[in-house]
Amino acid sequence: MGRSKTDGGAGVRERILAAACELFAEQGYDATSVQQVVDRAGVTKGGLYHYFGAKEDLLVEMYRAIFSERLTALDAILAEGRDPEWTLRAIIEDIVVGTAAMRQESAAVSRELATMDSGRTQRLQADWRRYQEAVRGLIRQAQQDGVFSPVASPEVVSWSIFGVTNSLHTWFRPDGPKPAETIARELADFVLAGLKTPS
Amino acid sequence: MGRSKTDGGAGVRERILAAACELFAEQGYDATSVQQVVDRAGVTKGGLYHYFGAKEDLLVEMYRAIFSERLTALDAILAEGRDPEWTLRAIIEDIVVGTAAMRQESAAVSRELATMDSGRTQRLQADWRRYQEAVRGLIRQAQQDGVFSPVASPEVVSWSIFGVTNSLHTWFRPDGPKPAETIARELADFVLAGLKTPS
DNA sequence: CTGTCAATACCGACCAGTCGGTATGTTGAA
DNA sequence: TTCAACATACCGACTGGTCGGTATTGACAG
Repeated sequence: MGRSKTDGGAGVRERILAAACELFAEQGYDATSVQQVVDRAGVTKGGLYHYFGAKEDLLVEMYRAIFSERLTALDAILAEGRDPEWTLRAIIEDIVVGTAAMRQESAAVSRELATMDSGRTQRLQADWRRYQEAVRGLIRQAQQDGVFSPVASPEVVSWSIFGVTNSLHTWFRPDGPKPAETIARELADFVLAGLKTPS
Repeated sequence: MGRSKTDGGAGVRERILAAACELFAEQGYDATSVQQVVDRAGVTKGGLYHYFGAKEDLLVEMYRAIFSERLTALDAILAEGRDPEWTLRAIIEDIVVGTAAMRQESAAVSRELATMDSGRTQRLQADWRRYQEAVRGLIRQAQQDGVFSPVASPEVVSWSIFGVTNSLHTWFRPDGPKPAETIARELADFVLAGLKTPS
């Protein structure tokens, strides 16, 4: 359904999204024209506006793709009910590996995050705040319990973590010497070393 | 010189730059039209193009304003010739406080950093790489000397630091409860705690 | 102090081209 | 015939940038 006999095997909608993702990541959202998107996707503007109501919907779709995955992963990790050290490590490794796996989407979205608040994205932004608040709450509680050192506030620690992932697309290369899993482990080691209580 | 008797006391060129800075930070570079800039600055397009050769020059100017300050500060810190712990702390505190003091410029520029590589900015980007390489080299040397723990690679540590400052504009509020100096000290404490060798 | 003359600073109308979006047409399957 | 799935042609708004013109200033001569 929805497949013509001449397309490359992928649905038209998916091709459009993939093309938009590449172009937004390369040039930015505003600098990319709808015409460029349809050219790369091998369709026409009529086709794009058949599947998407507006150019912005392409961005919203990428936004959702990124955060829905991270949020379900977060819930799964929290549901384990393990100790703070294990939990924070799992969150960091998931967000690094998950973000690295969607470099282009995250590059496209992270740049426009500040601008996007057009009603359509408020639900998604609320989810994102919930994610950050969960991390901060975890750190805060563990510091109160004496499990983590109070060397820095939960805000600064969480900003360190999310700052890395927000700018991950600028320095991570999938064909580089270090796979995402290694970087994820290093970052988790580093953060947890900073939070370790002197014994 | 260059001042009419009706302006607010600031030079026209500075007013244009300030207006562009605000608008780029709010809406992004591409989403901001030259017309919006001149409207907010209280001049006309002819006036803007009298002082700037192209719209892009406004961005380049902000780029330079940010990095020239950071680079001279870096050189001054390195010239002290102190131990790695003191040096890294000084660098972190300078970059946090300095970036916070130029929130809007850094918001405007950081978003477009990936796209800007039009010859005009190559010199500036080379300087920026030099900055990062200085930090990484400092960490690498200290780790080899056993002063810093090898818990994470110099790359990951430096990305943690620069990731925070690159996304600082999204969460730092100058009228918030925490002044930039406090955040700077917390971040330095946190990073150095992670790098401390177990004694 | 006054008159002259460039140079600088700035204005506002105006391009040619591009933008996101739409209205209408065509095609093949059911 | 009917409907989804696209293609094509096109629109009005707006874009970055240009250009001829003018108001203001400073230097210098007398």
